[in-house]
Amino acid sequence: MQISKSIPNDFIRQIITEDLKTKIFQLVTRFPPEPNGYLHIGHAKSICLNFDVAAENSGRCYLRFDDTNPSKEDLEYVESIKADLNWLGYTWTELRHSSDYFEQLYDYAVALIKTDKAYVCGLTGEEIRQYRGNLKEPGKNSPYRERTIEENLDLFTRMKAGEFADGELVLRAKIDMAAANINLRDPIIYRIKHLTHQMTGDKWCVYPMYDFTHCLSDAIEGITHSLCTLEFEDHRPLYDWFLETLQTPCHPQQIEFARLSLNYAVMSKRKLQELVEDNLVNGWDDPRMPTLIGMRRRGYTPESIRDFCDKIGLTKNNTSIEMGVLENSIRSDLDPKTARVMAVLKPLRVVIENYPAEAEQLEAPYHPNDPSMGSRPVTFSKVIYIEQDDFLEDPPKKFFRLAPGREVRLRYAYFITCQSVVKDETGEIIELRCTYDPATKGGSAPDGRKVKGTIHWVSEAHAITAEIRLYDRLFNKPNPGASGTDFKTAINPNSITILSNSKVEASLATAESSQRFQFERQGYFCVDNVDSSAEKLVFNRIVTLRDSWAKIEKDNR
RNA sequence: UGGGGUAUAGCCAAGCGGUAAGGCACUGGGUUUUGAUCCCAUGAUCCCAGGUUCGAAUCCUGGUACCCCAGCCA
Repeated sequence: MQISKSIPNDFIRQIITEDLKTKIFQLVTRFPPEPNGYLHIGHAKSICLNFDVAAENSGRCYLRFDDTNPSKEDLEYVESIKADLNWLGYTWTELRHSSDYFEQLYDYAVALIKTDKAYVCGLTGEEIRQYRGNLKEPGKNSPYRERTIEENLDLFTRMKAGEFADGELVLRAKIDMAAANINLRDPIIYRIKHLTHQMTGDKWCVYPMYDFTHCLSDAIEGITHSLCTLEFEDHRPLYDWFLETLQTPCHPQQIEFARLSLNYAVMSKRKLQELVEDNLVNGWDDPRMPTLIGMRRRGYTPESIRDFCDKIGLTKNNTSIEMGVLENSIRSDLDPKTARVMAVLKPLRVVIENYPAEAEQLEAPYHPNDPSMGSRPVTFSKVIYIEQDDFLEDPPKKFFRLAPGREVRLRYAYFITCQSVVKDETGEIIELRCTYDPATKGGSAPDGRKVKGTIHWVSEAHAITAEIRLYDRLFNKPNPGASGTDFKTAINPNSITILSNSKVEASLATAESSQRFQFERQGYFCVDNVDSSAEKLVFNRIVTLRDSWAKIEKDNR
C-alpha cells in the first residue's frame, strides 16, 4: 500500500496497551497451529494479529507447533506452515513444539497426581461419556476417582512405560463432575497412543491433551497474552485451573476473538479436505481454495492478505466478511504496482483492409498513471485480434465498443471503423473487415473527433498463444452448508473456465513464474507457478477489474 | 434460569454518559486513450421494552435473537 498504515485499535490491543501501562514486561505472543493441514486465510487473521501486535510493542512472537496428537500430524504440514508464514512476511522469534515440553508436561502431571488433583481412570470411552452427564444434567464421579495417590503414581508410570494398550487407561484431572462447565468435569489430560511421533519418535506412548498442554506450553514459554478463537472461551476456566493449581511461574492471559468466515467459501479443515479428496478441486494449492498456498498460486500478494486482515477488524462478533473486501484488498495493492499489457482472451480476427502489409512498432506505457514504470514496443499490423465481447452486430444502448459502421480506438494505436462482418456457414462471426485512419496514430484524432470506446488488441502474427484460467467463487451460496445442507451441493459449476487459445502480446514471452500483470480492461493475472512454461504460458486470473459495463448489462436483462 | 458468548447501515467496524468515525458494497456526478484508477456527493438514533440522568448506543432492569460447549481432536 502507498498510504501509511494506521495501527488498528481493537479490543485486544487495548487490553495489551493497558497492561503494558500498568505492568512491566515484554510482550510475548505465539501462533500455535497443529501441523495437521494447510494454512488458510482464516489462519492469516490469527497470524497477523499475533505477529503484528508483538512487533508493534517490541515484543516477541513464537511459532509453536501444537503437536500432541501424532495420529493426525505430519512433517509435510510443518514445512508448508513455515513456508506460508515466511511468504506472508513473518519471522518468528523462535520455533517451538509442544512436544519439546513432553518431559516437563509429564512432570506437571505427576505433580498433579501427588497433590491428589489427578487420577488414573479405567472407564471405557463410552462409559466416560455417560458419566460426564450432559448439557443439562451433572455428571457423576468415576468409580476410579478415589484411588490412592500411590496407586495413581504407579499406574501412570506404567502407562508411560507402555504396559497398557491404547484406550485402556487415561489420566484425568480431579475437578468437579457437577460443574456447569462441562470442560471442568474431570477432563482427560493424558491418553495412551502407541504411535511414532514425528518429533519424538517412539519415546512416548502417552500423549497430553490440548487443554493440559496449551496453557502449560504458554507458561513455559512466558507467553503473556494467549490469543485464540471464540470456541475456546469455555476452556479458559480450565486453562486457568491448571496454571493456578500447578503454581506455574507465570500465568498467561487467554483472550478470545471471533474467527474469520468468508462469504461464498468454506474454511473448515474437514470441508477443505473433502474438496481435495473428492477431486472437486485440484489439490490444496488449487487457485480457488482459500488456503494460503492456493491464494499464492492464484496470485494474491502477501500485502493484500495482510491489508485484508487489517480491514476486517477484530472483535468477538460472529460475522461473515463479503468477498468484495478481499477483492478490494488485492486490487488496491496491485493497481499501483502492476504493469499493464494487452491480452485477448477470446480472440476475434480483424483485417484492416487499408493498412499496408508492413507491420509497425508502437510504444505503449506500462502504467497510465506512473511513467516511471516505463514502456515497451508493441507491434501493430494488418491482421489483429480483438475481444469477441468487444463487437456486437446489434449493439444495445450504451454499448461503446465496435459495431458495424462504428469507430473505436485501438489502445495506443489507431481509430478503426468496422466495414463488414464475415460469417461462416452456421452464421457465426469469424472475422471483421475494418479500415483505419492513419491520422489517428497513437490514438488521438487531429480533428478532435472523439470515440467513446477504446479496446485492446494484439497482432495476429506477433501474438503468443497462451492458456488463461478464469476463476470465479467456488460456491454459489453465501453460506455453503447452511441449515444442515451438504456444502458440496453449493459448489459453483463454473468456478473455473479454461481458455486455451488466448492471444497475449509478444512482450509476455519473458514473463516469469508467478509474475503478475494487468491485462488491460480484463483484470489482474499471474503466471501459474506449476503449469506454466516457456513453451506454454499459463495465466491465472487473480481478480477482474471493477466492471461497470457488466453492471449495466445485468440491469438491461 | 445448564454453562459461556454476541447484538451499531447491505457487509465489516469505531464509539467507553455530552448529542452516531472509517472501510467495503450500492447509487449519482466529475476527470480519463482501461466502461480501470482517481476525485466529489448520498445512507443508521444504535435488537426490543421499561428505568436512572439536564443528557444514554454507552449505566440499571426485564425481554428477544443468534453463536459455541456433552472427542481418549485442536
